[in-house]
Amino acid sequence: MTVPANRAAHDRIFRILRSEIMQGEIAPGCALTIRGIAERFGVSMTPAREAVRRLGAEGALTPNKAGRVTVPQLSGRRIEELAAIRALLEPELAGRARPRAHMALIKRLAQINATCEQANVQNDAAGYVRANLEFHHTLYLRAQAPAILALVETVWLQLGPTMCASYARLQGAGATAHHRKAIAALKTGDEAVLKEAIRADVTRDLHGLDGHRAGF
Amino acid sequence: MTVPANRAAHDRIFRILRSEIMQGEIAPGCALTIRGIAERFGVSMTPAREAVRRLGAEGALTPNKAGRVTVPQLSGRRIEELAAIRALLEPELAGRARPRAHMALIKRLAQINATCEQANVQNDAAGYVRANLEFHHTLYLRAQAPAILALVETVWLQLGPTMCASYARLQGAGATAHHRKAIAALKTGDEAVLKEAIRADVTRDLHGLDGHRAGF
DNA sequence: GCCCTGGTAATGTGATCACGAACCGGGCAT
DNA sequence: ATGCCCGGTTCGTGATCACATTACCAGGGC
Repeated sequence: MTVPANRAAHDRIFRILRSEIMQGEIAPGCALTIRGIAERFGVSMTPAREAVRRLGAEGALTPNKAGRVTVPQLSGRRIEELAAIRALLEPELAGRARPRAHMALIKRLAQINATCEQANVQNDAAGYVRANLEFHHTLYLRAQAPAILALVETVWLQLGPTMCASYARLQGAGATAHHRKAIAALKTGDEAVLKEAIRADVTRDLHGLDGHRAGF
Repeated sequence: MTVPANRAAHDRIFRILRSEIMQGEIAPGCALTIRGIAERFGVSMTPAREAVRRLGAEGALTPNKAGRVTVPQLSGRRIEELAAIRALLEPELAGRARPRAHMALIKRLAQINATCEQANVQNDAAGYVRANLEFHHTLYLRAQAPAILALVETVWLQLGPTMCASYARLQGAGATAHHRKAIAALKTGDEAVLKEAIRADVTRDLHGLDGHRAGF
């Protein structure tokens, strides 16, 4: 019973919840209960608690007043910070991926960007966020920099719910133009242009978010 | 019994272990057992397990083959990555702290740097690492950027054991010169010089580490 | 009508137990 | 002598139970 399918139950629950949070499937401010998670996955409280604990350590969940945990409602200041982190780390990842990027990867990125545009046309917020993350993730995997990528992913995890919830205000604003610019820079091998395209893409994503919740 | 001192037992254990790991008091490669931790702190397995889980989520502990956890032995490549992260994020924090740095803070930093030099003279590895971290932490606290600071601290957490273990090879190499340069830049308010001093300090710390363990 | 107070339900915390897997040792067969 | 098997020990995993704390709501007093 300890290892039913492939890995431990707490790890399975952690991965599922993490993916759901990163893709914005759980609204900000939504409170999660350990007993509720345990019941949903058909397990006891123990593995559910450990999954919640790990998510809390990554900043995906914030402790409430009474030990409860919720998907955090990010303040404008915090969003700006997270955007600054993305603007610093992601161009670095792109720069490291560039020398290793072959044609197959570039074609794959173009495909993902097409999915991205399609979701954008269909006003599919979750689909857009998912495809956008896949685009960046696919590129950064080539950087062979797991430590940096892990850090960036924790930032995505914190931004995911808010980005998805605020999708409306950034939709249609040339969402995929920066992606195309990055793909073009990959083809020509121009690292400076690539880094700038990624930086612009990242800050554009966040400009729509930053400020509109400045009060809290 | 639920709240012995001030907070939950698992949180207390987490904080103590995290501090010990960050300051290099636990050697890399050292394996920790949940039962051992529970026995050491006089609690049951449950809170010990949660503390280990949180530390694992922050990268302070890595899972072994059989689910056991150890303080990670960083590869040369990973050290280079973590150094790159520090070189990107810490100048940003210093730049944000500069406009808010008053004379009291600068004096405090000078005091901490004196402690740093003293530990360096006495070949006190743990003391040097601790004072060095306190120097950076004190400066970055003024940046009012908790999200970035939290990320940088997880990097310190991962680097702590290796930095402390490899202290010998970087001792005496003008360890505190960059600190003095940063303090001078704070006095004159020159942001570019401050950022460069921090960047040089961070990369200097890691140059001694990078490469000597490149094999693993 | 409003606020305070008491009780009940819900939830987190932690201990204990049972189970399974991995590691380590000695003993036996070849 | 060496390789293999088999037993015990150690440890992580997960379930269950007991307890403290907190939130929520209803009822009564001012």
